[in-house]
Amino acid sequence: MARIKGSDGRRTAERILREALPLIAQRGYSAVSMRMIAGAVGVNVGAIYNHFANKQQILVRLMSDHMDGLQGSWDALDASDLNPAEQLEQFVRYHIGYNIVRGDDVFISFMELRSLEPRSHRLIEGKRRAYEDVVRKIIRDGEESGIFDVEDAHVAAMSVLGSLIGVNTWYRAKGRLTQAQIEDFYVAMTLRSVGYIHQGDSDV
Amino acid sequence: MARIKGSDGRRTAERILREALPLIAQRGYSAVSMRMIAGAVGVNVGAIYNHFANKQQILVRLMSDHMDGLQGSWDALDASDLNPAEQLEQFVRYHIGYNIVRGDDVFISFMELRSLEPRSHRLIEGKRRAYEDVVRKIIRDGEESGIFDVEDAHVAAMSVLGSLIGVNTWYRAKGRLTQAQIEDFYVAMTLRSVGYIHQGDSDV
DNA sequence: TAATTAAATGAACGTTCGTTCTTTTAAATA
DNA sequence: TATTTAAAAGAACGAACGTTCATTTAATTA
Repeated sequence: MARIKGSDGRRTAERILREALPLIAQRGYSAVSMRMIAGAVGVNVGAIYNHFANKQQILVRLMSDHMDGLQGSWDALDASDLNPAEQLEQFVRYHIGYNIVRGDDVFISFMELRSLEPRSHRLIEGKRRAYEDVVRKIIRDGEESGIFDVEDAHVAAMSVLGSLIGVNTWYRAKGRLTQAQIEDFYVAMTLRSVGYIHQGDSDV
Repeated sequence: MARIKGSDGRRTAERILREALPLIAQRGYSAVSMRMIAGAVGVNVGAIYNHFANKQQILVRLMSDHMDGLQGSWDALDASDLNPAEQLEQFVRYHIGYNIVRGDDVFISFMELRSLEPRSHRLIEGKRRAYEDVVRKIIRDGEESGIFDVEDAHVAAMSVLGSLIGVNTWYRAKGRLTQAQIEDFYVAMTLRSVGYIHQGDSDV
């Protein structure tokens, strides 16, 4: 047999990405073979090469699409009218929500940078740095306007991001806490960690 | 040729572990072949099997030894006489120090759990949980004695550990900051994040 | 000193890997 | 409708994989 009735190149490419995502997130890029991906899609190995030049390109697309989506939907929220504390709160909620819904993407983009060849590595690294800049900028703005008090904005940003990325290593949908609770807790901890003082509130 | 003059089983086993460590940390377990490890040690592939039953056992030893060392040298510090805030400070400094000196071990134990078969997975997972318990206990103690104020001790512990583990993704020895500075910054941020209030200090 | 054990080599095992190629059939285009 | 292009199958490629094995030599033990 050969071309299947109703087959469509664009849809098949999407299915390949969709099936490759959880496989790579769970086993790691090197441990996932093209045959595993093909099997999950329900297609022959060779067919994948009609849609991706090689295995590496699947990973690049996964990571690149994810970073674009992460940055893009943050930009779309347009937090520019909020003050830095509100911006940081919104960012924490946004990132946790993204972590929970798209945990596999987040994990891969964090973990598999090392699996990329230099060109692709620079591409994704650049997108990641741009995303980190979001947090750095919020913290710097908060410092300058005097509502945050941190020792070093860069270290603070890395610490905040680290703690957030960790969420999807322990979060389980059926766990003790709801997403809203987790968001609330992280918002509170994060704001405290950057030395935010509630105005007109001497309690904390 | 065969057995080499001066060769010693225990020393060769150690060399295998020592060389496998950075390889696996940089490329990931699945991407490192037994031939690569053998090449780094300067030995034939087959010789490895005189010291390890299979590839998986190398990873298990790396992770197990690391977790034992991490826990053991923390226990040896014996922070039990300190108050929770001092304990948490000591823990942050200890963990960052460990991260910087033994970044590869920390990274592997965090990343390659998924590469372990069920039995080994449970073994390492148990050790990791015990280590997480250190932080949970400190935070709970601080809560009970009223010097910390967190929403949820478990979430707080995960957040603290996540931020600390992140250090070795961005720390570079030749970077802008010294280890002591990084420790200081993290101590300050961490203590603030758990709602610690300096006694007799109304400033922060 | 003789016999045994330990630690290495180097070749070989069957399997799986990423990738390519030819062929077949469906869909799109002229 | 005839032709071209797209998308699949399936076989095949050489290379690399983890592992085993016979063999050789050094170190240890009897």
